[in-house]
Amino acid sequence: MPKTIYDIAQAAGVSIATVSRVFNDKGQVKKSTRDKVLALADELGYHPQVFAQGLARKKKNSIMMFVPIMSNHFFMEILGAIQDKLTAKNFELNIVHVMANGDAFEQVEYQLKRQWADGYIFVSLHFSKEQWESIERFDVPISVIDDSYHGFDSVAVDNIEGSYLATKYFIDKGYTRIANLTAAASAIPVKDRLKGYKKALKSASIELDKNLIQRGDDMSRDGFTEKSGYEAMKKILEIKPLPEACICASDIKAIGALKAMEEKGINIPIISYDNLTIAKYVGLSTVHQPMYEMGTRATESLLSRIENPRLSPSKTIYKPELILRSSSEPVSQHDPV
Amino acid sequence: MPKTIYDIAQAAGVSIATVSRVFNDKGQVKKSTRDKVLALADELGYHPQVFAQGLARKKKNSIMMFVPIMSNHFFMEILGAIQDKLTAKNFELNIVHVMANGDAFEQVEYQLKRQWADGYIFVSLHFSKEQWESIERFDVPISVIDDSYHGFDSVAVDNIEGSYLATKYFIDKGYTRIANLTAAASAIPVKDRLKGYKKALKSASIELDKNLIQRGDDMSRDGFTEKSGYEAMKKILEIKPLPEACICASDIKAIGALKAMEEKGINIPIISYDNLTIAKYVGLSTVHQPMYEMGTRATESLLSRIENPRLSPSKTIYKPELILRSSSEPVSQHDPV
DNA sequence: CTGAAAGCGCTTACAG
DNA sequence: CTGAAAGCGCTTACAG
Repeated sequence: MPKTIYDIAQAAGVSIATVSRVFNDKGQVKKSTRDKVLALADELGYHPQVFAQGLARKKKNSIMMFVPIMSNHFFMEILGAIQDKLTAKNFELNIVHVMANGDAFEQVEYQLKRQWADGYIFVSLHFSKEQWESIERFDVPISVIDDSYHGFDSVAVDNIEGSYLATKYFIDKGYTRIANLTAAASAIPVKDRLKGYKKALKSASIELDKNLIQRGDDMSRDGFTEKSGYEAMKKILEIKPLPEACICASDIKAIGALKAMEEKGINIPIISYDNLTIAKYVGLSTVHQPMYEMGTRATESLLSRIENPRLSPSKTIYKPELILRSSSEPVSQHDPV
Repeated sequence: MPKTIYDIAQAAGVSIATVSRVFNDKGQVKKSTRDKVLALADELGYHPQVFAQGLARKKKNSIMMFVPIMSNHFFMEILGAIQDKLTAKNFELNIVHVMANGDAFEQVEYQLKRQWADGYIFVSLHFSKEQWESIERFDVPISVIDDSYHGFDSVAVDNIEGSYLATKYFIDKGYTRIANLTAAASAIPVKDRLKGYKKALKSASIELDKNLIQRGDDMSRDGFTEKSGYEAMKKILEIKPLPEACICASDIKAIGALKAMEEKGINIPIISYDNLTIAKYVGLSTVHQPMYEMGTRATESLLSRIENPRLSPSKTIYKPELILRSSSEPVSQHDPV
């Protein structure tokens, strides 16, 4: 039923080479021949098949992106940037959702083996040294976002700095008992955010109180859920005396924390992380990451590497920015002094 | 550099047919031969290429999913269901993000033409009659989620009913001036939700007041944004006398509306739509849709159709459910009677 | 259990 | 400007 290049060639009374040329805008084709082929193709509903093209050409003009979580704004912003860039360069994007219940490494490895794309973008995927090395052996263009490995181009944001900024803000306000709602300890960004917190405390000679660090029980999505924030904050609120302020590993998590505080009628100033759109509407002070730039940069270096595989890997680190809104204020809006 | 089936065949001293057989678990292969091939493949880093396989086989064992928006929970739940089902059946999923700034129809048509997959799932894609007909001509397995067309299998939720339920709830409370924060008029679900609202009013003999229906100015994402909710609610709050209650086209939109109310210090009971995770933490009363079931059902019918293309199209409509939380209460928690 | 060969639907030098 | 032919890397009857 589906038409092939042979059908069109025959109908147009030309060779398949000519049909191929008109579809690829390659080589010279007489205008009248070209028009005829195009008209026929349209009429018969023909278009070259990707799989045949992919095999015959050496290039697929497509890149594949792996993501573990795509329901958040962090990812959406990055995706938008990647698509904008790719569209401009006439590349296609294939998104593969790495399942939480499967082994991320295996899933990625499988696709690389099969040579799906000309290049790959890893978003928020965190592997062990051995795993990174094993991936490196595929010797295929890869850009890493939100993590880094010396063998690949990478873009990330300075998570230590972001968390440092938030903590420092509270320290400068004179607070010394600053809680921290953290997430899955295995994730690199989480580790770094914890480091920034500790660094800020240390620089102000404030002793670390481990009770003030809570992560909640729900560790789905690496602990970046409303539920885990709610749980963690509930624990914080049981501490006596109450902490004076709180930093949080993500906006979503902070939403849960806000709920816990509301239930108890307690209001501790809080600064979270991500600056999702919703943060503005909920009045969350938070740490902003330049996601669009990150996506653009990662795509650019991937595309360059596809052109020239011998480029040496680049590592780009962006600075985060503190966005202040009402949640970091000592009194709530509902309870003005 | 990358190895092919010929390299392995040669190294193992067998024909490429045999190598193919061991990778496909097809036909009989002596255990010793099989082990040898596998060991060699592992050593040399060989795996069949998708594009060559796709061409040689008639089947690709992959399905492609088109989505305009993937940052919301509605989509994530559906995605989860689809992946679960597909993994079980050993199919692969390719997600294509249909760009808001491009022509969705063109993008979809392009991929269908190229015959990327064995079947396609359209999520929240709303086309005109002519467009659907044109898509139908490809004669390829398609499942539609969140819309419907008689030529394809479809699953949707009864949006009229959902909105009716929400409106009815307020009517039963004795309210007659019920506002409606709606979204882009072009989207079918939006139209239906408007119908449900009108139906409820009519059944209670309440005259429709068009001023009470607002959609806001920001029409990105079909008007399902915090910003548009904020804008729409601001307009509602200027109406005198103030409406007694309000229904809203989505949770995200309601977040913006909540913000607008907070700024004015006014609190109108509100029921939104979607039941995102966040709704629970923000205390939003909302209309819940059985997303996981929808995803599962859509995938099942798609897979059945791939097996047997002659099945007649099915249309499944799910009933929504009203979830009551604090936002629909007449007084806010911050201001107890 | 295994191999030779045709075929999947394209692209791309090469020749003219 | 156009065609004949080789090749991309696999799968799959067909034969043995």
